[in-house]
Amino acid sequence: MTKKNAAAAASSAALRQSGETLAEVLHRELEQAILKGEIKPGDRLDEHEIAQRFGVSRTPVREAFRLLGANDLVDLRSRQGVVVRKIGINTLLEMFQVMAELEGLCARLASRRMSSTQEADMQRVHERLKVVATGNDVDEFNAVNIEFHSIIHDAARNVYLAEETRQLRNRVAPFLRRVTYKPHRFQTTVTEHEAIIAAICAHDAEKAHAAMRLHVNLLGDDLADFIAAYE
Amino acid sequence: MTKKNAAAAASSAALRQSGETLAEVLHRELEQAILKGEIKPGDRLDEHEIAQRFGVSRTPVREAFRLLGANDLVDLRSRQGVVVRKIGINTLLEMFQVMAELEGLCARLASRRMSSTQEADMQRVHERLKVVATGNDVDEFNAVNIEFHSIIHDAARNVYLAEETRQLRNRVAPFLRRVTYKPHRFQTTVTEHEAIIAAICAHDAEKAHAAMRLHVNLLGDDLADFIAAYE
DNA sequence: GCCAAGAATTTTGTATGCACGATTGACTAA
DNA sequence: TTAGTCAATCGTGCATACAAAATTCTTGGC
Repeated sequence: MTKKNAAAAASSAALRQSGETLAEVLHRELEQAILKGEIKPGDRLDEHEIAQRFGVSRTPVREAFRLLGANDLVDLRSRQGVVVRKIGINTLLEMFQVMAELEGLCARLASRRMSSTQEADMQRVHERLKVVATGNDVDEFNAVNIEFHSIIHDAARNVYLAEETRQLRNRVAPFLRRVTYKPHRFQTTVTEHEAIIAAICAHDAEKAHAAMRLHVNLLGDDLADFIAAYE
Repeated sequence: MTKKNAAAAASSAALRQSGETLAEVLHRELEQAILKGEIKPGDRLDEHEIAQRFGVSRTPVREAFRLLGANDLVDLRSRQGVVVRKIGINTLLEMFQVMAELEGLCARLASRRMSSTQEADMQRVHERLKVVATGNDVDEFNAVNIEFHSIIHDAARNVYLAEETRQLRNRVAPFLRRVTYKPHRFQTTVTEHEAIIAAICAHDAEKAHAAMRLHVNLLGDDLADFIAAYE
């Protein structure tokens, strides 16, 4: 318990927002680390090491692990530690099938419920996406892409659906990241988005549903091809 | 620490299966209690009391709480205890909308992938459902009904989808239970199931999808009516 | 009698220590 | 040399103790 720990404690305290427990802070931080790929699927999380790194005891670390586990980000193997979940290609495809359906439902609802303000936002974000699609910055492209989809999630005006869809996107995100998008993917996405936008703005529910499902399924196919090539 | 605790400790130890942690046991037991309605939405869970009841310390109880929270069965209010989640009618309707989509996807996939063995099972379970539908036993009806849907979930051959759908069903289950089904609901369900079975056996994916969506949505409507009448 | 402030109590959050199970490595025997 | 077993070590699971926050109760003033 010397200088090193004091510094670590300070860092974890700094991350803590008012009224938050340490377990919640750790949950957030670890989740981000996993989503950003700093901790990779298959990695083992050591209670002791993480506790030391953040300058806290093992108790809040354990509780954070349980939270991560319930979100299916890690596997809790009793008495054998926790490992960041490694999703097989089959499960990944299954997840895409579900995500296509959920995103499709979002699009269908959005086509009926989107406000004119949201419609304008959507157009604006799309313009930005077109710009970044000409570049090579994967992170930036992802960020704007997520922004685009978030607008549709919100426009569906179904909080539960939006949250579930968002969570599913998070779960596949670490794997999408590892697929360093080929440049053509950027352009394809833009084109697919345009079909979705057209259908939503025309308030054509079925067409919006179909366009979104296609979009997600195509992405899933690309990912599958990529992974299949490597394993 | 007297006779009472010794008895409680014995009971919790008895519930434990090999290789399971206490937190997991508590998670299971509490989940069941919530799903069965023994603990009602809005109820507050006291760490100390539950620890004493099961004859364990607060540590595994807290971990079980986190697990429940991640499944959205309880609300974890930092420093203010956990309460069994009280779902508003709006959220409930939102959940039904999502469930209709997921169950619909199950039906669609099942219509293409169901084995002849599963088809026979489905028919057999349906016959049993017809029998219990003539009675008044809500619990038995629910059990057979879940069995029916489980066959379709499995037949979809998408493990992730099956698990998500099952989980969603669990989350709405406590509220469905409180709707002491009117007898006519039994019969309506049987009729709706027959439409689903027909579509699946005919391998008509779109019809199966539509029939299942309708089935779930009608149930949601009934539930909404019931709740609206009470609140 | 009511409201407010503060003290006491209750309850959650965190740390630490001990115990048990799992994993690993060494040593023995075939 | 290899397979198997036992011991040592490492890490997780659980309990207890302590700290901090929230709630409740009490008391004093108006």
